[in-house]
This record gives sequence, C-alpha cells and structure tokens, in this order.
Amino acid sequence: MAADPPQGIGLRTVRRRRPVTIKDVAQLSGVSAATVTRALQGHPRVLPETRARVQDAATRLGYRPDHAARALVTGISRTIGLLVPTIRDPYWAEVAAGIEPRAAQDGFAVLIASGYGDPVRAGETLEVLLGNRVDGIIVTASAGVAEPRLTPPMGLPTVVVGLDPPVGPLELEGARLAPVPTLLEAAQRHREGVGLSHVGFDDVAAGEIAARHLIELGHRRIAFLAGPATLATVLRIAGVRRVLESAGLELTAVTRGGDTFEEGRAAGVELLRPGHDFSAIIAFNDLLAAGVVRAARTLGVDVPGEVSVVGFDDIALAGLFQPALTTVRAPKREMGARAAELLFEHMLHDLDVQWELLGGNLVVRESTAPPAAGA
Amino acid sequence: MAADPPQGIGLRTVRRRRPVTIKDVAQLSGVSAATVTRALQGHPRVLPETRARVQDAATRLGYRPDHAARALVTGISRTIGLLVPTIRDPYWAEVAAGIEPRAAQDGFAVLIASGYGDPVRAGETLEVLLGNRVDGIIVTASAGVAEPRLTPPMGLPTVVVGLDPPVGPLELEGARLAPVPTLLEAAQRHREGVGLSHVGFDDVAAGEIAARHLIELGHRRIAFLAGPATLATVLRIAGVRRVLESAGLELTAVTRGGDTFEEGRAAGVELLRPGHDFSAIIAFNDLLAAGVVRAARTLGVDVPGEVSVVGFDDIALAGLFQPALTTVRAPKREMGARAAELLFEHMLHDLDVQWELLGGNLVVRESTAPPAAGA
DNA sequence: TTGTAAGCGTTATCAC
DNA sequence: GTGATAACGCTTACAA
Repeated sequence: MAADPPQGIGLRTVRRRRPVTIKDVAQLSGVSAATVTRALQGHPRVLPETRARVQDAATRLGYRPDHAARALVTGISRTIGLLVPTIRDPYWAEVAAGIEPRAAQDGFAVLIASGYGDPVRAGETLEVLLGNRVDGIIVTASAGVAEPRLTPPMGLPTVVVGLDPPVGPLELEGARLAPVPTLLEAAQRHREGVGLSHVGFDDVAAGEIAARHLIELGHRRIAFLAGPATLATVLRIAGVRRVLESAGLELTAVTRGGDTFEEGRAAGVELLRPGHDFSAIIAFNDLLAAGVVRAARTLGVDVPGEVSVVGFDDIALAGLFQPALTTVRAPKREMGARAAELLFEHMLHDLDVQWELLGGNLVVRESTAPPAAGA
Repeated sequence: MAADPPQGIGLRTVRRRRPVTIKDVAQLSGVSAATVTRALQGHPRVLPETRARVQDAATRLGYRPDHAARALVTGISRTIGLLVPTIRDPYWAEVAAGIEPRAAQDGFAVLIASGYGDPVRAGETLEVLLGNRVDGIIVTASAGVAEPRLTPPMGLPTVVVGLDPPVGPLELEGARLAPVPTLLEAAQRHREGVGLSHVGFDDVAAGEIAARHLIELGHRRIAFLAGPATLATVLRIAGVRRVLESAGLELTAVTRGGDTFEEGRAAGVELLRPGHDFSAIIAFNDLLAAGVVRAARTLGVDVPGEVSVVGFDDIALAGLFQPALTTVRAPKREMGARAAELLFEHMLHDLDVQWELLGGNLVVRESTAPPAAGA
C-alpha cells in the first residue's frame, strides 16, 4: 500500500539521460524559460516573432517537454489508466481499441494494466496505475473480476465498461421463472451498488433483439443457453422472456453453459439429444453458440434446418464459422470510445454518476432460418 | 516535434489533486522527509524502529509515492513503451500479454500506443511515448509499419518484436527460384540494416517444420500460398524449399495470397481448380489457410482427403475451424516476454545489438493427412 | 543513523 | 510582452 514492493531492478542501475531542457531552448532563442513555455503552449501574449524564434530553437534542438516535470507542477499527468482482466481476450482488446484513439485525440496516453483474472493481482496493478498519478481510470469489468477493488480509486474519476457482477446461483436458476420486472430491479440494485459511471451493453435489449428475430422467423419454442453466473446472463434472459411473453410464449428451457467453445459444445450435446422440444437456441455468446453448432453437426442435427442458433457479441469467429453465426453484435469499439468520452467529462466537470447502455444490432448470417415444417 | 500540438482539453481545466505527500508522512512519524524515503526504500542505514514507525504512518495515511516526482529526480520513469500497429490484432495482443507481466515483475508499467497501421500516426504516438520519458521501448513491427520511424528513439533502449520488413516484388517472385542461401543472405542484410535488438519468430525453421511434416506424410508436390510481400514470406518459403531440396523435391507453385481470410479463399479458388498438380498447400498464416480450406469445401475438394493444408501462427481460430487446422505455432507470449527481458538487459548494461529467433512447434490437427493413393 | 539543502524540468505568480 | 522566482514531490550528497 505504502512503500514500493521489492523489485528486481534497482532504480540507480538504469542508465540516466541528459536530454534537451527548456533552458537550452531559452538560451538558444535568447529569452527566459518562462517565455519558452508560453511560446510553445500557444499563450496569447507573446510576440509572434518571439514565438517563431522559440519554436525554431526548439525544433533545432529537438526539444521535447518532460512529461514528469510538467505533471509534477500541474498535477496532471495527461495519462489515463486502463485496467483489463486480460488484453488477450479479443473482446476487451476491441474495447481498448476504442479507448485509445479517443484518448489520443485529447493528447492523453493510455497506461494499460492487466488484472490477470485475479482480484489480488488486479488490486496490485491498480496501485501501479495510481502511483503513476493517472488522471482517470477506465476499468473493464468482466465477470466482476476487478469490481471488489473498485473502492480505492474513489476520488479519481473512474468509469467502468462492461460491468458484469456475479449473481447468486439462485438468481440464475430463477431467471427462467421469476417475473421479469423483478429481474430488472435486481439488476438496478447491482448497478447502484457500484456508485461509478458505467458504459455497458444493453443486455436486455440484446435479448429482445435475438428473441424477436427468432419469433419473426416463426419459432415458438426457444431454449436459452446461459453464460457464467453474472448479471449479463440474467438480463439477456429477461430480454428474451419479455418478447416471448408479449407473444404469449415462454422460454422452453434454460441450461447452464459457461463461456467457452468447449462448454458450448458439451451443453449442446446435452441439449440436443433426441426428444428436445425447441426449434431454436439462444446462446449467451458467440463462442458458446459456435460450440452448440459444432455439437449439432457431430450429432447430425442440421443448423439451421432443424435448429436455429443465435449468439451475442459478434466476435471475429462468428463470420468465419460454418455455418456463419447469426448474432447480436455488441458495439465494443463504441463502448470503449464512449467510456473515454465519459471519463473526460468526469475529469472536466463534476459530473454525476451515469449509466449508459449501448444497444446491439442484429447480424443475420446462416445459423438461423424458419423452423422445420412440422415443428 | 517540439511543442505540444493543440489539444482538446486544456491543462488547467482538469481537476487538481491534493494527495498525501512524503511530508505528511514525515510529520506524522516525526522524522524528516529524507528519512521517510530511506525507510520506505529499504535503505540499510535506518533504525528498524524508525522504519516501522514510518511505514506505519505511510500506511495509515495511504501514502503512495508520486511517480512523476520520482521520475523527475531520478530520471527514470519505470515505464516502458509498447508501440503496436493495432491492439485489435489477436497476434499482437498475445505478444503484449507476454510483455506486461514480465515488466510488472520488475515494477515497470507498460504504456501502450497504437500506430493505427499508419507510419505517420505511428510517429506521433512514438512522440507521446518519448514525452513520457519511458525508460525503453518495444516496437512490434508488423509488415514494416513502424520501422521507418525507428531511428528517432535511438539512444533509448529499444527492442523490436516480430520485425517484418517489406521486400520488393522481385524478391517475392524470386523466392521460389532463387538459391536458398541467397534468400537467407538478403534476410540478414535486412536485419542488420535496422541496428536494433530483435526478438522474432524463426520463419525459416517454421517453414522447415511445415514441409517436413508434409513430406513425412508422403506428400511430394507442395504449393505455397504467400503472405504479404514481406521478409517473413520469403523466409518461410526458404525454409520449405530447404527441406524439399534435401529430399530432391521442389516447390510446385507459389501464389500471391495476402493475409486475410477472404484473400485466402480467393487464392484457394484460384489454386484448386481442376488439374492442379499438388497434394498439399502451405499457407503463410492460419487465416489464409482457413480461407483455402473454405474454398476447398465450396469447390467440393476434400481436406485433408484430397489436399492437405498447413498454416502458421496457431491463432485461436485454428483449433475451432472445421477441419481444425494443422499449423506451426508461433510462441507469441514467449516472444513478448523475451523482448521485455532483452529490453531490461539493454537498460541495465550496455548490451550489444542482439537477434533472437524463437522456434515454432508443429500442432497437428485435422487439415493434414497422407496424400490420396493415386497422388 | 538522521537532518539539511539543493535540485530535477516545468509551470504559475508576480512584478516590471 | 517578458523575466525573476517560487513552487510541485521526491531523492541524494553532504553534514551533523
């Protein structure tokens, strides 16, 4: 917490530097250091001629303002921290890809720290971010990994992207049967508990989109393959059920899945054994959906002929899989960009806590079709 | 180059901070600031009792050393910069995932900057890195994007990962026919031109591995689907040819591909039209290989029954594709970790420029098999 | 073993 | 419009 942890490389061992400073520029251009700053920063009250002379000198010397010195006096590091569970997950990589350009646009650098899927390590890397005096933090919270450690940065502008807190097994089991409004209330409670601004994917709307697509195709018996025991699963189920119920239908089944291809495949084998009574499956995400499709193929069940399958996210795989996956696309880049924007707003004005949910859009490919005649 | 570019958010608009400083800790523990530093840094000559008191005070106050201030006086930022073409590419994400933990291990943070696939933008983000006074830089150089801008950071320890400079069309065309030693010499020339330490994938060895696998299966007529016009393509071809030639064989064909699934598919359609005279294809990477397989399927050509296909890299898709792709895995994480290690060595001692090539390993899956009887 | 003081490179506050 | 000068928070000779 307080001191630096023991570290492999001692401070004094690293090579020092001796770069061009503002004084060198001042000397060469024959003005004071103060004037150099003003000239370079575009301060209004400098003679155009002086400014030109200073800029020229700066360029000639290859002067580059020292970030650390500036940060020290201004109290602003012009750096934002990004805490991700792991950058290897293409989903978060995509979100990060949305953040970085938006930050760069305002001259902010992005310091990335990885939580390694472990709350303790996440806490440590958060410390690194804070030690670097980042001006703000964006936390990507997959499966609630980083969430419990979110309290310390308080006081520092913080935005959460894709908050997805774990839910109890009861809530997950009950998701199929509990009244939809109850589910939504539970979600609201979860969000309020965090007390931080948040940019997320509108899971409820996404569930609705998936369900509506299937109903429009003529499906009436639909199963849901749940993801991990987190809020997102509950909400997508709620969205699906909302549409189903308004069509006088109900979810035929909800099965525990997971979030990997393998788990999807295993669940698919379970789900698709002879005698199942649905014509379509909505899977929590694309990887799971792909697993189900693979299981179907192995079992000789035709997709979409006998069973339609819908996923969520629209990962790169979705379009390359065979059959290509119909899915509800999550606006990952946009979520990242919006989070950065929101963070800047927080840094500038004392903005109230805000929740923004970005909608998904249906991408129809080959894994869905009208149900078979007799179904 | 010199001054800051005009930026969206003015410095003084951002909220200031007033965190706990070393003075607060000094006051609370009744010692001087100097002693606080020493106590917290593990300096040998502090009374254990004093140290304890200081540490206690620091913890109680939630003191966190200011990175900027420390960087200013020590000249060391304890931050390394990572320049990637784009973090969205799972390949580089994986490499980054290897760098970050290795850096964290020595208490270094990683500042990520994206080149956006554009040399100019890459140059700008490099400036950001340098302005942040990073202690070292790792440049991931895909298809030579960042390479031309590599000169400026000179003087700062720099390591390149996955350098892959463009080659002239002549070199690419000639790769099939030119003597292998000539190809290897050309590669050597390219590398020497850079003058920076480098961690890479051993393309030659990888090509050999792929070719050997096919030959062991009994294939004798093999085609190569080239990637972009870069050194990696030439070297993989060289590796393949080396093995082929020592078996008294030669490459049946080399076709221009690209590096996307779509390009692979298009090339596959070209390549696989009736009358082709090979029983196996080595594609420059997995995405290309997947495209070829898809083309084969569309054309009714059985993989691996009629044609075997090998890729490189072992991206996530490779295992999920159907048939699952046989490939030569690139040790992406390891490359990242090794690059970080090498960078630290450069930062500590005045290490000579070094090239390290990490070997790949064969991952046999379903896209390769012995050639059909009559082939 | 600890304290004092100087200084890292920059910006901000005054004067002029 | 420009120049001294004093911070910013920390480390480090040098003294004590």
